[in-house]
Amino acid sequence: MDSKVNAGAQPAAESFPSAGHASGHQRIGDIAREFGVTLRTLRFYEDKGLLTPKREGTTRLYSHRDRARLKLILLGRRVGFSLRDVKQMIDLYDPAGSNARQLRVALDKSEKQLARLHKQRAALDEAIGELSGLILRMRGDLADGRTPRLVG
Amino acid sequence: MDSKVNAGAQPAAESFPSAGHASGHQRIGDIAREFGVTLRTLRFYEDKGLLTPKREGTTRLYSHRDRARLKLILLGRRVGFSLRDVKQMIDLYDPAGSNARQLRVALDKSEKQLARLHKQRAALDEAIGELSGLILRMRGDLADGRTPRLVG
DNA sequence: CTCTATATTTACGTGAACGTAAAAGTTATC
DNA sequence: GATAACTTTTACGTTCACGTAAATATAGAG
Repeated sequence: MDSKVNAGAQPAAESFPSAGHASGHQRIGDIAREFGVTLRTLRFYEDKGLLTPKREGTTRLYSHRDRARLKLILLGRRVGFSLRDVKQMIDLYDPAGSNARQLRVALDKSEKQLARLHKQRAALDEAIGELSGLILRMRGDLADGRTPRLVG
Repeated sequence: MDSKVNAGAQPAAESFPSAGHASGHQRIGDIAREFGVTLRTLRFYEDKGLLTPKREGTTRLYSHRDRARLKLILLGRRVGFSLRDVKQMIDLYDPAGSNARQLRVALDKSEKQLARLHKQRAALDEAIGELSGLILRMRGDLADGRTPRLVG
């Protein structure tokens, strides 16, 4: 544990811990507040290769593009994609191509995910139906003074 | 791949490993097949205090009541209850009472679970709506030759 | 100088419901 | 007695997305 004194004393320009960093870069706390996630989550996403913020010494600095990525990640999570899926899609980005392939893969994955969601809804509806029936029966039993043990 | 020699009328001499045990008790393999669960699952439920089969030596023997319990457990799982919830309800059984309390607790838990299911469905519907919109946009983009990167 | 707020890394913990060997015992048929 | 078919216990592994310390560092405010 030792001399790891960060190279760096950077141009002592900005100073507030929470301030935007002039270049539009923000620190982890700012991003966390802005998107409603924890610091742990941001570091976790980075560890999984979903985000790659720059460093100023050891401090992470998030660019506009990092934010765009995070937005996409959270969108993916909302529609039920795993982080693995999200990463696979993001990783297809080619700054020198048309990214038609990325789009087709994303579309394909999305269609499959949509199918899964529909299946889930069907299962959920079945559960709701069965549970509703059970509730009606239990209410009736209680109202009638019947108390058939759930299990004997 | 049917059963083995397990056909026809009950052979006079009981002996097969999978045979009912005269007293109506069955071994773990029989129960597993009957309910479509694995041996691991049955032992797991037992470990969690949800099932308490008797023993003949070290071999588990499941009674009619164990089967009734298992049926209830699987019903609970279908409607989304955790094993912990199922156990709480089962544990309320009082062989000397009316079990009105057990029924009321089960009803209460069921109503709360139903509310959770409705919430889940709402979230699911939102996800489906959002993902459907995304898919439409992506299809349009591809059809028009546009390929806006997911993230730049 | 100390306090406060922020940041860093490392790394074990959580929850749910089992899966998956591994090593070994019993019965009963071939 | 070998093989098959079944059983037992112990116990680590899996999946997913983080939570939760713990120990440490930096910097401006009071």
